Amino acid sequence: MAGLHTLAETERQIESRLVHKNIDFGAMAVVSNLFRAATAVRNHLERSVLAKENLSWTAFVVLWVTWIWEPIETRQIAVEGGFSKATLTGVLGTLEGRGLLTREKSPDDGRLVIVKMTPAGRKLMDRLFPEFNIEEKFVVETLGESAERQTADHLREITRHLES
Amino acid sequence: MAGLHTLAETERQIESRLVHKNIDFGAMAVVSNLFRAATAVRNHLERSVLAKENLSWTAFVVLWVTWIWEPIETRQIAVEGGFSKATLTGVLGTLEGRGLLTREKSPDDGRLVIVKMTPAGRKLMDRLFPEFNIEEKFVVETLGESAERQTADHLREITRHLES
DNA sequence: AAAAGATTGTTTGGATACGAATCATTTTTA
DNA sequence: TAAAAATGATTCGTATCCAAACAATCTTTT
Repeated sequence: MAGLHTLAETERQIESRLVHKNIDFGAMAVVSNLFRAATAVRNHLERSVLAKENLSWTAFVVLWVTWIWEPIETRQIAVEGGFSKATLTGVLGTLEGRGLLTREKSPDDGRLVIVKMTPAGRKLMDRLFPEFNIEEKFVVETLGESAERQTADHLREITRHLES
Repeated sequence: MAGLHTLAETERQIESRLVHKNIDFGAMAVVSNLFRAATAVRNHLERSVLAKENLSWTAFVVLWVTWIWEPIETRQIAVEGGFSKATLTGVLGTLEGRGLLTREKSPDDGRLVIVKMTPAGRKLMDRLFPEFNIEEKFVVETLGESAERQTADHLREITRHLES
């Protein structure tokens, strides 16, 4: 955290750069703190849980979505996970190669691919997800209960607004 | 947004996968909504402002930090922007090649590199940052004023907690 | 039923990002 | 002051990700 300027300092600098312009610093603060927080949380979860299992962030999300919803079509994994089909193809290949899940063609529609966990994959997630959730708890532990709920609600509202 | 399961549906599924385990769904909701929102906001800003200028997200952050704080040492740009020195070296090369900023050795310490905007870079940011801020305003427009402030505060607190 | 169009997963090519190793410079140690 | 340690930027190898083009399959049109 050392070396980072405070919001107040940044605002003062911006004002000196942008004379007579009308900047919404509240909106700016939400966006910049959103990215700082996302980076910090992702780093924390990668280091505390994922690194030792040799899983990338995306690989974990794929495993998680599959674990929850299997059997599941790949196109749906991409939507739930928020990444492209191209990315998914690569990650699924890796995870299939490690014996954590399987791919099979849909009998109903030859274009679709159905993904299922293997017993090894299920075993991994039975162990890993509780660990992951413990760290999620750590992430929000200094927020109160109502702040926690508000934060989730407001973030959900931002996503809803942008995707509608 | 089509095809996404609601949080309630996801919780129901998770409970059926994880019997007798003790999952904190509130913490889970904060983390998952944090990433959904960050992705949605980044996509929106890239498409509405950055794409037409042929700027990547990271390139814009580098320009922004430099614009605010110039002259600035590269190591500080990396800290403020939240990416590695290696990434920064590449992006700085690109932006220098496009004539938007300059690099020069520090006269005081030969290891340091000082970055400054060129007039072209300054002109670009004079135009671009107000556009960017208009879209930041759009991102949070459905939040009320107090929700906006709370969200920024809570996100800042999460980052502070993880980086302390 | 044949042709045209739409949908889906994969391949390809390129951009981006990072960690580790390296090189140059400065600071500390002895 | 000479050697060792520390610091900072760059290079290199590797992993990740995406858009666009493509092939396979299904749906709609005529």
